[in-house]
Amino acid sequence: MTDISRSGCPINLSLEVLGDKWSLLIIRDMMFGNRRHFRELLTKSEEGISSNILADRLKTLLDEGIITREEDPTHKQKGIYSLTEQGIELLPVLAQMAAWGYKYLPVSQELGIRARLLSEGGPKLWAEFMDELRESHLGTKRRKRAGPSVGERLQAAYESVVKRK
Amino acid sequence: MTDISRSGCPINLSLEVLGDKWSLLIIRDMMFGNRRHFRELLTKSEEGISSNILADRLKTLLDEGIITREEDPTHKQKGIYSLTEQGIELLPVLAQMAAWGYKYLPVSQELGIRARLLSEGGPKLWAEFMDELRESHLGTKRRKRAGPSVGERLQAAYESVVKRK
DNA sequence: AAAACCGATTGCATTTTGCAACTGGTTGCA
DNA sequence: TGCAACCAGTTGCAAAATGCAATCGGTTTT
Repeated sequence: MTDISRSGCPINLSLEVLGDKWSLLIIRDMMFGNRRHFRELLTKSEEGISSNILADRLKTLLDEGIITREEDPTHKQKGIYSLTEQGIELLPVLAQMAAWGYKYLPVSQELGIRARLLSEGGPKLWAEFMDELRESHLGTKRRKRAGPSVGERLQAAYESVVKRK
Repeated sequence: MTDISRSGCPINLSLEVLGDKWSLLIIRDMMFGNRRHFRELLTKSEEGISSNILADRLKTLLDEGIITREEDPTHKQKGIYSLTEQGIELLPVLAQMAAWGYKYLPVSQELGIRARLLSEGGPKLWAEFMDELRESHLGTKRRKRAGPSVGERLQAAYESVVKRK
């Protein structure tokens, strides 16, 4: 890891950490796909990351404080990766990027539905989803809300599109 | 350029276009630094991009419809690069990324001030700035507003921090 | 006891990046 | 008119990052 940075610009510094083709996809899978183990991230992603790259990126994300790793008590070898608050707060970045991609790039129907809902929901929905992530990744208690969670709604929407095809 | 994409996910597709260490910095300089010529982008950026990388990225951004290039009527060799609507709408992505970097990374005081103002201003300020960009890059007419533009305010804030040091 | 699964690591080929020098042309100035 | 400075890139080459497939030592399942 290089310690020297090219400049103190916030965008540049962010790109030095996240500016590659995989890091944000890993975050995405942790957020929206609920992937928490190495194997899940490796095999259940659309894009097919290779194991050495995944290992390398997870290490960087750990070093940067964007994720944490703990042992799975039920399985000595499994590590559980979690988002930190810093990682959870990447949601707005991903949401904006998804909205832009949805608008301008050849997004598939089933993978676009989440972007659309997230975009339509706006910052208010993002905040609610981030609260849910705090619960599942940080163990934060939060008062129960009525009805399905944002995560569940996104998942349900995705599945209904898949089913319709 | 590879035409095949790894998946139809909007985030993935966006990253296939913008997921490197330089593309978004070029967009940033065009948006906030008002750089419109090759030389300006090459020499006036904080980070020091090299000319072959810059040429390559400009080509990609052209191909993707994020920027356009036209001849400068006053100077036969100079090309003028402009953001398209698609490029202008990357502002929210940059703004969120800047806000995240500002909060969590060792941002320098003078380069952080823009991120802070942009973050505090929120989507409303972004929309105003995007309107200004439409005027300067697309030639769109817009009704004159009172007082300094968003671009001018950001610039003034930056200069006042530099001066104070 | 064997097979399957776990999180990685290794070796190696390909691709991308980064640096420095350079190109062919244009413009500004003496 | 001639020459220096400037323009947008291009070229050659070394170094680093990426991608693939095979593998590793250990754990869990059957």
